[in-house]
Amino acid sequence: MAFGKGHHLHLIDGSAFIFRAYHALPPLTRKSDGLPVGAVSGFVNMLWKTVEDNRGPDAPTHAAVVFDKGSHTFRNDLYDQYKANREAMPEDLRPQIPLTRDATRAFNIACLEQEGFEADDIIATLACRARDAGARVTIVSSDKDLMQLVGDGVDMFDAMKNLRIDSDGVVAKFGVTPDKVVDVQALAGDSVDNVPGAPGIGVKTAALLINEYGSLEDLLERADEIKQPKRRQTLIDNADQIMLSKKLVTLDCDMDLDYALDSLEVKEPIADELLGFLTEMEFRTVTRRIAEALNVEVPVIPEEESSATSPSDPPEAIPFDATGYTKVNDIKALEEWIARAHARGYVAVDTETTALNEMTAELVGISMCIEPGQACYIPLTHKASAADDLFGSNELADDQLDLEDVLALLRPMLEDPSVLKIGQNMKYDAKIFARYGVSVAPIDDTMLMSYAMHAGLHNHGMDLLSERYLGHHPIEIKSLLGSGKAQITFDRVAVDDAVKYAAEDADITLRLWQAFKPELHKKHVTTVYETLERPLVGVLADMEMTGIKVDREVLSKMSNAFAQKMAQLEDEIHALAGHSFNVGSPAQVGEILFETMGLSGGKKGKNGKYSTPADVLEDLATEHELPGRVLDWRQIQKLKSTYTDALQDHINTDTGRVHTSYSIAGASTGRLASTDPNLQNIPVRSEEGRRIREAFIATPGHTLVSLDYSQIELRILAHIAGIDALKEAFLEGQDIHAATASEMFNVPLDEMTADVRRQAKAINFGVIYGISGFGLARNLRIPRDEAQGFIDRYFERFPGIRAYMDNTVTFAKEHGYVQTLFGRKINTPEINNRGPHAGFAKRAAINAPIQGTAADVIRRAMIRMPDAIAKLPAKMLLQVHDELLFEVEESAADDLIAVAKDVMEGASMPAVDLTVPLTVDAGKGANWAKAH
DNA sequence: CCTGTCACG
DNA sequence: GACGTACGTGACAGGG
Repeated sequence: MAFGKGHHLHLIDGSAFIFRAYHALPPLTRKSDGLPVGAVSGFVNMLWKTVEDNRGPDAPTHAAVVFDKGSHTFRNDLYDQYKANREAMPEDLRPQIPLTRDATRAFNIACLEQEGFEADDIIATLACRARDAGARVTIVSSDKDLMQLVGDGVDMFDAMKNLRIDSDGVVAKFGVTPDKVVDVQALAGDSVDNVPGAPGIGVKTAALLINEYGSLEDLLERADEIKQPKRRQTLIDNADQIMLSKKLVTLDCDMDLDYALDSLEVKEPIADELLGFLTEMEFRTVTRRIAEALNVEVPVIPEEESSATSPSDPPEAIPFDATGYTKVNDIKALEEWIARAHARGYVAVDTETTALNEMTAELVGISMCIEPGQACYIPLTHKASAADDLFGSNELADDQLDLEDVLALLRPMLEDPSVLKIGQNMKYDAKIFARYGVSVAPIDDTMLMSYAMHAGLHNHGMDLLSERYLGHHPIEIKSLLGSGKAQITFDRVAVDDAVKYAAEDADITLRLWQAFKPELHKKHVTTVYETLERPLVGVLADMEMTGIKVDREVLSKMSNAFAQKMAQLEDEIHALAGHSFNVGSPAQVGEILFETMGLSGGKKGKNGKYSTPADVLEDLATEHELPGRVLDWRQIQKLKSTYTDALQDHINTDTGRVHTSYSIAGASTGRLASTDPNLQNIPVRSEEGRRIREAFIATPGHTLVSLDYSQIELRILAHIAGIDALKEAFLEGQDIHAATASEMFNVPLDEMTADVRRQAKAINFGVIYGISGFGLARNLRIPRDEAQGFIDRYFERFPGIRAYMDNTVTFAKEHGYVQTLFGRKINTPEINNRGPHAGFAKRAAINAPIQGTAADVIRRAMIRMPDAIAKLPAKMLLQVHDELLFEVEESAADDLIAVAKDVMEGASMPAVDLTVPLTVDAGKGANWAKAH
């Protein structure tokens, strides 16, 4: 059938893939000869993902990858400065260019390029022809230069963001329909391609003009009608340059191409050719993945001397194979495993349970591994049948050892100081064992090892680590439990399936441990792991198991009061709007405000709906009553749903307390994160919200004590950046924000106004976050230039801050990570990105050492705390980044404060002797509101 | 399942 | 010259 209606053509912008891959990935070389292949590797991954993502009903019938060829094109003849400011191609990218062509052919996808033309022109010509033939076209690219082609069945697809761009998307980007995009580009110019355009006119203004005058030609003809004198003159003076720009940005839709669209028909890759190319490149991970997807044997790539944690190069070692996994169902076999663990001195351990919540989960089985490939699973409380039906099927499955017998045998080994227990997220297993009376120690944790080495690179879940560092895709828990409503608990899993799954987990854990252990040294994070990660596991497990008492009555009364208040507000809002609607739907609120009521300032989000965040509503509140009421409603709805309602469900029925879970490896900076429930974001800033803290109480005869570091991040900044003026202010115990204001604006401290202090405070915080004029302006609600003025002044007075920021970014660019004072590394893989993401990465890099050092300090305090308060009738309950909350017998409260304060204030010592004092404020009371 | 919104440090 | 921007988190509701 000839190409035409019903067909779907994919045109992939290959050059964009290459550059994206090159800049996004660390340099990577082929092991055998050092050939740079990082960009090829990224290119292959992106191409494979595109192929995989495009199976299914909307699959392309025809496809091609299109590349640029040669640097001289017809545009250079038109304008010799075209793309003249392009940097030369990096040396290590050049040899990879032909390899990307080879890769494309290996995938059996048409590979198109033509001397003297840009990829964009080929794409344009093919897209136009396909469209005219009645077919659909998807251009896989996010390049704005291609947006002029959109419409009439031609879409774009941004593979990075997984975002389809249609006419509406183009309107969102350029403010005009696709057919007018070239007009806007001609006016706005393009600094990247060195298209001149009209000086002083950007996309916004250009779109405004084109929409008003209809077309570029009409605009230039009627330029004398423009009201703004500067703009008018610019257009009149630069008319020729603008028309030239239009020629430069207009894609050639009518190239001579010596192939027909039919020839681009999609063909399945030929396994031999594709895998041949991949093995030649020595891409182990992707070779395996693609071989598995194509259902062919994974080719063996000869192993050179290799680093175990290089993602492109996982160890091939012993293949994963369930035949080495055994079920332990007699005492003798169990004793043998225990003896082997003793003999070896270490054992990987994993528990299988009925739930993710360690406080309610019941033990179902235990797996162990001592040697890669050899692992066992001890089923304990598996049920006889897969479902809990009417016929009393809650009976245990046959052939399982008795839980108590097994624990009695395992306990000496699990508690033996000479046997290291290795786990992935050991806090979970340790808590489970603790509930069965076994205190597991000592431990190693592969999740935390990965965190110490790879924070900022990726998450540290076992499946991901296995895939990335062992090249093995583990059995998914979903395949055993199912998902959604039909999900079963692990005790309903057939024992034979459980053996394969659980033994494999222990096997993976052991292999990860073997791979990571030597890497900790090589990456110089052993101290971090040993002093800031590993010792925290037991401390947090204890805190979590202790929990905090929460008064259900208090919460429930507040919920009722909130419900009434919400109903009342809803009535008022509906009356103001003139009809009833869902106040909880931002989309509907936006419609009411910006359409029904015709207020201005409505912005639409990426889903095409109005966005109605608090700051927008606050601005609108001056014009109308409704936005303010919506804000009130939202605040109460938040308090009710997230706190007064949800917290009640988290009160443990056995303990009457709430037991959060802290993730140690969740936040890249070293901070903890609290989940189920999050007790690190209990309201405090608003009066109404703060009352929720009254529900967090001490048991009778006890009191809650809260200790928090005062301005810890600013102090750390003052130390790291060496800002004498700030240090002095801290040493003298001054109000730091007032002192900053005084220094900046030359106002004596005793004449300081609250407003000036507030501005200085915002700047102080801004600096920690990697300040920008825009951000400060928004925060302080002042004009941007004014905010920039503040910042300039701040840098003038504290030049060390600027130096710190610059040095940190430079360090990150050079090393790919930044560090805290205690040696914690936070990887910064995006620091060399260009474009809009660059700013993000820089600010994150600036913030990470400060936030991370503060996180390290409180970790050190927490690790020392149990010993320090051992003789006091006190327990540490919660951590909220710079605050520790304790429960203590009333009579000992002041003793506790004295001891804990010392530990916290001295936490950096002896490793780091800060040149600013750390000070801790203390409070106590019957509830958290009073203690804070 | 993703997005918007908002709670905390 | 314009663009898009404060850092780090987690939970909930709406909506396709």
